[in-house]
Amino acid sequence: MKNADEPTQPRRTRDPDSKRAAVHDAALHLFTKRGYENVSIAQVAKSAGIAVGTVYRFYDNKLAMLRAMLEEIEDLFVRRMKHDWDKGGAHPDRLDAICEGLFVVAEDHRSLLRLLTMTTDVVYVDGALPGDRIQSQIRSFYAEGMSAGTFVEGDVDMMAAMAHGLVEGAMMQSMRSSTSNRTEDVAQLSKVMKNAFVARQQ
Amino acid sequence: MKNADEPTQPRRTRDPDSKRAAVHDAALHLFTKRGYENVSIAQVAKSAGIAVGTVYRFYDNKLAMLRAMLEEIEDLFVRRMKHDWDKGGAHPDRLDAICEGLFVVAEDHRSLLRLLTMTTDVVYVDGALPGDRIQSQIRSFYAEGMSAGTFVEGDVDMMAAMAHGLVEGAMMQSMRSSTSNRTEDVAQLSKVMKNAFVARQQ
Amino acid sequence: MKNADEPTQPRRTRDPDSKRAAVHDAALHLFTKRGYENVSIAQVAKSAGIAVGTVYRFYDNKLAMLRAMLEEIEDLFVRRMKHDWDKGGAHPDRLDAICEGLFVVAEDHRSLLRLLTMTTDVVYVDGALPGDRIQSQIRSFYAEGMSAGTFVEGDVDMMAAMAHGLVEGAMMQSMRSSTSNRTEDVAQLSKVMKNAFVARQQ
Amino acid sequence: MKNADEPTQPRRTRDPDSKRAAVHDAALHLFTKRGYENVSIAQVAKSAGIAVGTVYRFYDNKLAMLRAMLEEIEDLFVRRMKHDWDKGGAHPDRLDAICEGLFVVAEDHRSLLRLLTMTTDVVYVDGALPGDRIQSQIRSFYAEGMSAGTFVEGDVDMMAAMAHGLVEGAMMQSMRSSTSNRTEDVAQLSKVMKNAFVARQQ
DNA sequence: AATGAATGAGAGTTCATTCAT
DNA sequence: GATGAATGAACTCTCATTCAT
Repeated sequence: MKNADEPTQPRRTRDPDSKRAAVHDAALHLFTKRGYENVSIAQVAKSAGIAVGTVYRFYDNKLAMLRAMLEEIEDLFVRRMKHDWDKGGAHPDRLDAICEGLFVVAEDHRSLLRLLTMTTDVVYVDGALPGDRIQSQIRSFYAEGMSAGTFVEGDVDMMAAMAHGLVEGAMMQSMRSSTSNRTEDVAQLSKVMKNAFVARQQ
Repeated sequence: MKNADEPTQPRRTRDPDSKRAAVHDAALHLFTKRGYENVSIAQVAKSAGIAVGTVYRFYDNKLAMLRAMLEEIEDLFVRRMKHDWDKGGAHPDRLDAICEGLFVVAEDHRSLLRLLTMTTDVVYVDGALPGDRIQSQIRSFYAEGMSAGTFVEGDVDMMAAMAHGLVEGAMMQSMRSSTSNRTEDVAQLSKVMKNAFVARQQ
Repeated sequence: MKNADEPTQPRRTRDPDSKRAAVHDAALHLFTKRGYENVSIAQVAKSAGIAVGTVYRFYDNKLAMLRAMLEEIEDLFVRRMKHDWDKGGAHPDRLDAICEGLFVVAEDHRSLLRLLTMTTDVVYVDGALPGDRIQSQIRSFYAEGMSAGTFVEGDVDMMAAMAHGLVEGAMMQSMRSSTSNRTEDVAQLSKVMKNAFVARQQ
Repeated sequence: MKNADEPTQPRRTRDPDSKRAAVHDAALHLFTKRGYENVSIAQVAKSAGIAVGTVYRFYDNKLAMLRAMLEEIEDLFVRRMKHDWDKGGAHPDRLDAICEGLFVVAEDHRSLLRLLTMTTDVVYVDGALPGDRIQSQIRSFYAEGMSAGTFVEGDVDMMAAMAHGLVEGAMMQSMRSSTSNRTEDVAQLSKVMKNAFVARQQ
């Protein structure tokens, strides 16, 4: 039985950064598991082991928490893609590198990725969608490849959108499948990507 | 004397089906425009021209309304795909037909499609995602094509997931672009789809 | 001991107008007793014997409740003053009538009057103060009397402000004093008012 | 080598009185500008350049800050009135002096005065009103004047209340009017006051 | 069958106050 | 003495759902 007269709680005992991280992790976990709208700040706070008010030291409001996470994962993807692309080499090989890189990020940040694919409704505003920055980055890669003659000709926006969808589909499948193996999944995605978007030599 | 042909005023007892449709349309319109969570039953009822309580004659609760709509659009897509596939012909040609068919449905039911891609968060439960039935249908087509040697070899689930993502990406892009033209978009999607998934003859 | 399984509460059993009145009275009582800021909607609802949500059927928000009450008492005063003034007669006699009339209203609406003198802080916006409409009405009477030569010359705004303050002081004193007698208080106010504002004949 | 004359930077330990004053001034400014309820201790602390906790060295709680200010302005008024009254002279002349004195204080402490007339709601408890000490002082002057036969006969409490209201009305009007001129306002107030409360010689 | 007033749990957010540092 | 991170009760307001009419 719990003694209600316990001296409430220790104050200022933990590393502040660990609290920020605790809020982040708790929120991410809950959002991913139950959906953003079905999670209350009180639940996040409790799960993070802090008081409700403390959550607001780290995020201005609930939506800001979500946006911060979406930006985080978008950043991770965009940076990784850039990094892999900028290593140079033939464009088709860069595609391989990017597919591999994206899967690595996805595997390391499963929850964030799921959040990215789940919260369209909540965040939607002025036609902007989560994932747009990723798609935009893909577009610029594609444009470069197309003007170099290595990628299939077509409307860049549409090509980028399809490539984005293709990758997202593969990732979600990989994450959902219990038997999947990253190396194989990456290989398969790479193969399909190249079939779809790399121009045939004649 | 009672005139059986009362004028335009809504009757004491209207055709129940027309009410159901009114609720459906009002909800779809509002959900799409403002997001599921930002629409109240009161607003739906008002927009449908009926009382709040009456909404509950047609749907057990708010979430059921959303699920019904998602099922509806999934049905539309699945049925159309089946219909197009079952017309027979070479598998690659069937791909063409399906791409065309899906875009037709998408164009006729923009709001429903939008709902399908936006409400993952709300509906998500136990790993099931809106769109799964569509993906499942794609899987069965793909399996057939693969065993016939017309589709690229690979893990069926992954292939179906990628195809699904590819199509969804194309559709979203098409819907978002103000300058897009369906015929062109379909052509481009078809081409990419065949490059990606149709086995090369040698 | 209370049975928690009681069928919550009867619904729709009371006259709706009685609910509106109950909210009004409960809020007025509590605001007057404890101060607007120190009263919660929950307390108002409880005191009115209804649910919190029901309060919002009658008032858009908490501040609207207060404003409605202030308008109510301002209206009562303004109307009464006009009525008394418009009965005609010599201006000094009208002053008598108005003093009498105002006291009648004040006595019948003690709580509202107190609210009027208490909530300056809350309502203050753009320099507008509760009581301004009353003062404005006084101003127009004064202007009339001054141009007729019956009231003391001076800056009308200042004269009206002083008259207003004088009356308000008298009313508050009358309300606070347990031994006060309306007839006497009115007589005294009238006398002072006439000394202060009625021009001496020579 | 330690330089005892550190520059303008706030010292680890500042003069406590300057801190107290900083809190006082910050709070007064903010209360007057935004209303007591709309100002947080954190804002006061920040504006005063000290920590939240330090505020509590000077005031037990938020309400105590307000009460201290109300007492301050009451003191100012009461002391000034006493001072002017005690200069002696004919009672009517003392009235002139007091009117002048009160306006001087009001002009020098506009914010405090505003606070005095605006925060009734917050402070109100047990029938005690801010301003009561001022009114009480007026009462004692009036009693003296009345027993000397120089002031109009009547119930002292009522007379004092009316005088108080009259002055407050004049002050508020003077403060609100952009075109007002103190000398004129004082003159007008004095005239009306004497008409109202100074007994006519015969 | 239809209504919509009523409910009240629960949401996000604020902030006076405390106290370990 | 001073700090400001942390607390959590309390606030206003919303809205899915119910049910007497």
